[in-house]
Amino acid sequence: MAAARLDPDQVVRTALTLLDEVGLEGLTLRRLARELDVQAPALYWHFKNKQSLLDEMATALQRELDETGGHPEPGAPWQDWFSEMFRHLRRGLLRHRDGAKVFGGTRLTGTGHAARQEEHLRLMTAAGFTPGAAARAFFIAYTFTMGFVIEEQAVHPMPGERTPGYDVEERAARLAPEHPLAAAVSGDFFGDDYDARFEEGLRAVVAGVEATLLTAS
Amino acid sequence: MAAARLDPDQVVRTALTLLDEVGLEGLTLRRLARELDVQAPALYWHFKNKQSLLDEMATALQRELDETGGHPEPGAPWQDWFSEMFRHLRRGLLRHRDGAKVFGGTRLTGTGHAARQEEHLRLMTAAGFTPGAAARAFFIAYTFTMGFVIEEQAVHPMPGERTPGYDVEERAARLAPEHPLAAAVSGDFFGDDYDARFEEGLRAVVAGVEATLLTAS
DNA sequence: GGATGCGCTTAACTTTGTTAAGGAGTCAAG
DNA sequence: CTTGACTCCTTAACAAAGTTAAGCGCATCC
Repeated sequence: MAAARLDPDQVVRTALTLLDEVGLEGLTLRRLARELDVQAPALYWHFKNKQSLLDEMATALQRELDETGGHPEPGAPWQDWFSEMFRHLRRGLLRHRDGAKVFGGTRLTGTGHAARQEEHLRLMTAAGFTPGAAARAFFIAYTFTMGFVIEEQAVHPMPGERTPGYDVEERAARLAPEHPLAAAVSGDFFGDDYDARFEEGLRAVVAGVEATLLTAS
Repeated sequence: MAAARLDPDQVVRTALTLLDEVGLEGLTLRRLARELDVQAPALYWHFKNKQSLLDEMATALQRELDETGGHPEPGAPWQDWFSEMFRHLRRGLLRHRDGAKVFGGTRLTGTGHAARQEEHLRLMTAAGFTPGAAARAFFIAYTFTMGFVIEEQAVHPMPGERTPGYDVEERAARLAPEHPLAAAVSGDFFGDDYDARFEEGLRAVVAGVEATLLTAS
């Protein structure tokens, strides 16, 4: 069996591609090794263990996000690029199956993130936030986005696919007699239009941050 | 070997207790069986597989939440009990190690939830929300809470314990020279006071929901 | 009192992450 | 040109996980 020299970067890229095919629970070291034309233990030469490979995958995803994220226009209102940051985050997570779980379960290694963060903090303070309030605002929008996408990917592993087992209309019909309101809003809870719901949620979070964190000391 | 007759409810309760000791990845069927004085395959008589056991655990957690959650006072402003709902959710998730992951990874089975939901929807519409807007408001606060607690439990597996590997001050010191703002807010991102941060986030979400969903059609 | 079937046991299989030991190639020193 | 060391992979193997197969004991009912 040919042994193509392994490049750690190539391994991580292949792992992310494989992730899209088989999902996080299908992403086994032997399967990944096969994809790379290599035996499984070879991976241990480059990675301490599977977790560190996952960490590298998350870091790669993060770098990808940093590189593709546009810079805020100097004159634009903070709400615009603040929102855009998290739209961008969501898009990035959605690019890979189980992206939110992979990204959320790992602690990032690099400090490449810091430069961009510094820029955002500066702009937020220019907009009237204290640095601490700005950071907490990011954290709030971050946790909202992560929670949202985790939920989203539980229902839609990949854009277009839909996890079986939850029929919105069937549920609504079952609830209707006794709980008419709950039945009526089934679609709002479990419906398919995640884009619109994310936009709406993001708008609420931004408005809330503005109302509670901008004026506070 | 004594074979104490298994009661599915007792199994689920034991599983939740064991979860607190060993965490989600330490929760193995053999370990659980040992706790119950039984061999592992015996569990398959009562549960289709491990996933269905986890589903039952999540359902039990949900039932526990429903039962302990107080009813809103009729006269109180909606913001009060809306907030309290998600405080209650967070407390419930925090009661068990990896509670958010267990709860988030499963689709709930019962419909016991519906009665309470119906009541909340009714009160929200009385406060001026459309049923759909109310449902989406719940969803927004729900995803925020789940994202928040997942992040929280990644750092604090159980109240009091702290996952090693992230030293806030060390990180701040490393960032300080080149990125003073990012260094200054390290504590706001990775600090320990999750209670206060959750309260702040929740306040923002509630304010945002009020601003964007209450007046909208 | 023998058959029925529930609820468990023991045994075993498959797949996982991971470690141990060794072998092919490269490259520099003597 | 040989020798050794170092790198990067191989094969072999182990332990622990979920899960399935087969069978034993014991209550219950005709």
